[in-house]
Amino acid sequence: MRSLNMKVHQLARGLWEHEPSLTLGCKRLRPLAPKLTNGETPAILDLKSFIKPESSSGPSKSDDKREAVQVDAPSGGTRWNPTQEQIGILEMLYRGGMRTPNAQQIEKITAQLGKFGKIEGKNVFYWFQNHKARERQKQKRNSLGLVHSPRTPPATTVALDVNRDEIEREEDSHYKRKHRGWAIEFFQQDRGFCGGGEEGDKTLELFPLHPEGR
Amino acid sequence: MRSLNMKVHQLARGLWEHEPSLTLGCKRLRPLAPKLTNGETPAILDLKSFIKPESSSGPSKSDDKREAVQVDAPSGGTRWNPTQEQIGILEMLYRGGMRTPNAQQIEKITAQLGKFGKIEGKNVFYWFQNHKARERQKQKRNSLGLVHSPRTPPATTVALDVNRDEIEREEDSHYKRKHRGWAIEFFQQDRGFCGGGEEGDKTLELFPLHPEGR
DNA sequence: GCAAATTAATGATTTATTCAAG
DNA sequence: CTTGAATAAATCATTAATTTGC
Repeated sequence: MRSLNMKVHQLARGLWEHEPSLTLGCKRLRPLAPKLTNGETPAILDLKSFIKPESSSGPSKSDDKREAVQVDAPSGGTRWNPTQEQIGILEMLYRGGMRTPNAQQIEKITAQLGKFGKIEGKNVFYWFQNHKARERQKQKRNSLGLVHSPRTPPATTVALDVNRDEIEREEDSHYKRKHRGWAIEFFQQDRGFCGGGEEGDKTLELFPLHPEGR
Repeated sequence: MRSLNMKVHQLARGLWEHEPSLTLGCKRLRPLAPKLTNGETPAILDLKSFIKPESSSGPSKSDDKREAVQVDAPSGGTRWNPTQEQIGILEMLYRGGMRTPNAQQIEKITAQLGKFGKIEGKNVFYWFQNHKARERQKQKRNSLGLVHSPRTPPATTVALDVNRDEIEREEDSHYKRKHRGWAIEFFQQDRGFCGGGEEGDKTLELFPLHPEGR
C-alpha cells in the first residue's frame, strides 16, 4: 500500500559539496561496543566525487535525457534473448540437477553458451533463478489445484500420488542452503570479466544436496 | 533456540553420469530437441566436464576427505569484517541518500574503502542491501510498537522525532524500482581449499576490470 | 581476571515478488 | 502471456560482545 512514488532524494548532494568536519566515529555503535581498530583519522574521502548521482533534480525535459552513465551501449538490444540451443543446454543442466551454479560453473556455462549467441554470466544466473522459481510455483499450483478440486473421482488415487512424487522431488525443498560461495558482480552490462582467474580445475562439487530440515 | 552448530557435510553425488531419463516413464519430455539451426555440429559441449564432479570411478587413492575446514586465511578468511572507518563511510553514504549503488558506484566505494581494510565489491553491495532492509524493518517495528503501546512517556519526544526524521525517509517506499543496470558477478571467494600449503597470498586483487581477456 | 557458553548483530545466500520487454 | 531482470523479504551462518562460572 502506498506506492507514493515521489522523487524525494537528492538531498545528498549538498552534503558532500562542503563536507564539513564530518563527525565520524561517534555514533552507530557496533554490536555492543566499539571495535576501535585504530584511531587513525582517515584522510577523508573523495567519495563525493562519485556519489553525485544522476542529479535528477533536473529540470530537464523528457526529451533530453541523455543518460550519460557511460553505459547503455545499447548494442544488441536490451535483454538477453536466448537461442534454442542455449535454452536446450540450460534445461538439460537443470534437469540434470543443477540448481544454483556457483561462480565457476556460471562462468563456464556462459562460455559454452556464448558459442551460440551473445550471453552474459548474469543471464545464466537469472535463468536458473527464474526457472527454479517458476518450476516450483507451477508445481505448487498443480499440486494445489489437484487437491483443491478433487473433481476427479479418486479411482486412480495412485496416479495422484505418483504424480506428486514423480515431479522431481529431488533436492529442491525449501531453503536448504549450503552456502556455496557466490558473489555479485557489477560492471555494467557490457563485457569485461572480472574473473579472479585462479581456476585450475578444482573438481568443483555440485549440489550440496541433503535434506535435513531444521 | 539452541544452535546445535554441527558441521554436516554432504558430498556431491554423481548423478550426472547418466541421462536423467531413466525409467521414469514418459513424463519428462524435453521441451524441444536442441534443434540445430544448421548442419553445424556443435561439438557437444563439455559441460559435463565441469558439471560432473570428477568421475569417481577409480579413486586409486582413498578419497581423503580433507575437508580443509576453512582454515581461514588469517587475514580475511571468511567474511568481511568492516572497520570503523568503513562503516562510518558507508553510513554516511547511506544517510546521504544512497540506497542501491550501481556498478560504478560500488566499484568506487570499494576502492575507497579498500584503503581501510580488505573489502570486496560484494561486501558493499550486501551492506547496502542489509542495511536498507534492516533500517526498514526496525522502523516498521518502531512504528508499530509506538502505535500499539503508547505507553512510552515521550519525555524526549523531540529527540525521537528528530532522529526519525533524520533517518532518511527518502524514497524508500515500496518497490519503486528504477531499474538501474546491475549485474551479478561471480568471481570466486572460493573457500579455503588449500589443504596445507601456505595460503596463496592472494592479497586481494581488485578487479582490474579488464575487458574480455583471459 | 580469563575462557567457555549465550546472546545480539550482521554478513552472505536463497526465495518470493514485482516490473517490464517482446 | 511468457519470461528476463531487479528488488525485497526470509533466513542461514559466523563473528563480536556479554554474560556466566570458575
